[in-house]
Amino acid sequence: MNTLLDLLSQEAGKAFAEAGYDAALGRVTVSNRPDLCEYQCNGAMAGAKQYHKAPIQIAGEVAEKLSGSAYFSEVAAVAPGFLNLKVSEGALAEYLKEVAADEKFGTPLPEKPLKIILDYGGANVAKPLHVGHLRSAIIGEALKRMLRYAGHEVIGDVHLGDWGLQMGLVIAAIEEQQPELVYFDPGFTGTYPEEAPFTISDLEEIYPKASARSKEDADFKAKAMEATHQLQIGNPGYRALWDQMMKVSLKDLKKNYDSLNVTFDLWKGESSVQDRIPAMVQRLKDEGYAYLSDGALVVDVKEDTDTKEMPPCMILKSDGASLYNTTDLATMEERVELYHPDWMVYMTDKRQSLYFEQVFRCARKTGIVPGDTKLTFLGFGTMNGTDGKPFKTRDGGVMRLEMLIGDTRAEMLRKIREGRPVTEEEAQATADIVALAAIKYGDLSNQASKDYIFDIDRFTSFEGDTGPYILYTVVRIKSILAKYEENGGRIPARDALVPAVGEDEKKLQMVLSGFGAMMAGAAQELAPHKLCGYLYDLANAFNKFYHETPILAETDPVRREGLVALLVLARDVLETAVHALGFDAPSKM
RNA sequence: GUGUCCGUAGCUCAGCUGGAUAGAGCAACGGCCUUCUAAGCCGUGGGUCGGGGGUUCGAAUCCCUUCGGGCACACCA
Repeated sequence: MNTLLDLLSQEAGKAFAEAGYDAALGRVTVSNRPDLCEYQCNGAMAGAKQYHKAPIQIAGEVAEKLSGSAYFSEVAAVAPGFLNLKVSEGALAEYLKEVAADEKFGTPLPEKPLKIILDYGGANVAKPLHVGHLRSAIIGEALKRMLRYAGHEVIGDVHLGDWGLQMGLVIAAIEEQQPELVYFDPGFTGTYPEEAPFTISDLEEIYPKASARSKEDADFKAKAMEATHQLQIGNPGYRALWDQMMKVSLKDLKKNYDSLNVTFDLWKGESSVQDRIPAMVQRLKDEGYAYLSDGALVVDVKEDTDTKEMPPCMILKSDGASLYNTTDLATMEERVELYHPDWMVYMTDKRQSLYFEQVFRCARKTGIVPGDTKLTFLGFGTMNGTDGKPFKTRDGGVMRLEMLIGDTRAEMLRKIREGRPVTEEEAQATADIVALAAIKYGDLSNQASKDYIFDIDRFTSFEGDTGPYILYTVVRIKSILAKYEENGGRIPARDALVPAVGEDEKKLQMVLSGFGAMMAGAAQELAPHKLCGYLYDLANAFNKFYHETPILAETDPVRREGLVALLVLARDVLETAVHALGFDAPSKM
């Protein structure tokens, strides 16, 4: 459906046209001077030059045409040429009834939904998730949900790091420790065992040790590289062992992502496209895109307009092995073939920005990705500690994600126990929900591309622009509604909404009426922080309204029902936004 | 060196497709609970938007320049 700003703009545009000016000048925006007006239109100033008239004169003429409008209760032309507008309570309530009845609360849907592939997560097999994976998971999940809500079709792919030297290192280490395993018997012809010879904890211990050792021990590194090669050419024992690593790792990864409310449609990875690499490389050679440079196979991706150095995109290393670029290009090829996406979005650390520019250019140049498929790299900043430096454990190591969540949950639990009296069971359950909201909101309320400071005390606070504050607001609404029903009240129909009487009530209605436009914009711009900003505004508007307006004590039954209907809408919009960000609201806290 | 991002209140951040007096939160100080969750609400103080120039009727926002910081610059991912 149309946004309120669209309707108001149309109305103002009509007035501009009637006065003899371009209707496009009638664009109405939310006022930046709420003390003066609710909405404003700056079209008179924009059109002054074009029509060789003083802006205030244009504004005056338009204001006169607009004075009879049912949409506005006040229209004023103000120097130097602002049109200051107030929406009429009746029109606002009518619009809000439509919002309340709309499945998407007024979100304008695209004429044609886009098919979007969202590449986020980026977990590695045989390695634990650490805080570096947190942002990708949180922001990616929020974007997936927001884009879906905004009417698009989104396929989320975790795109695992499940191939290459990291796997060879683990295989080589296991072979050394347990050479007796059947996986290493070249003459073995039976069925490989169902049970894995290691647990996830074993794997997580093996990898870092093997990785460190390969840097000092050349023999071991050679073994690992050979194992990598054997794996790639299909050594059956290695493949069977790799299958076991995948099985054990995926189970653990899913558990971890589940605890974050993060899910993926595809669990593909670098290994998924190995089969198509030879043909892709051959084509790039045949068609003259790829050439040898210092022994490596590369595609030149410089452009005439470049003012910077642009290294070529490497397709194969000088030893002939594939690398990250190769699997990424092959993955793009596969995605285009299987899904014909309109848009592919990559979410990784922003340090990979140059890398993705090279790959995107290469994909375009070589026709792997058609020209009308949009490619976006969304790089996120580093998560820093309160000292402003990259987040570390107390002893300086990389912090595991589980640890971070555990710490946050413990802090949340402490605060909940300190607060209202609750049973231990309730406290535990609430802490789970609120801690996740604290972490996610703390991350998402910052612009994704910027570095941000993870401050557990601030994020878990119930005061200020935090997840807990947002959830508390939802809980307050739920609490009144519960009491209303306990007292025999029935939740009214959506169109029971009534025109606002007080200022705070009108303000709440205005904020609610802006949900759809905000949601569509935040999704399109891939900007969860805008959704957070809205959520905070809405929570503030509600809390102020709540403080000023008795609801259950309202004696006029029509108005009381109207207020309850407003509460229901506020709750639903808040919860919709919370879900779109990837967390939930409890019913009590 | 080249490129890129950032610099807004003591701290953490919004605002950046140009609009009126630059906004929040935290911290500090002061008010409001016999009444729907005070984990709330209201108020006070706090700023040469890093500096300088330019474009414009109008610049935190656009352009140039300069200082300070982060990051990246082919055989890792």
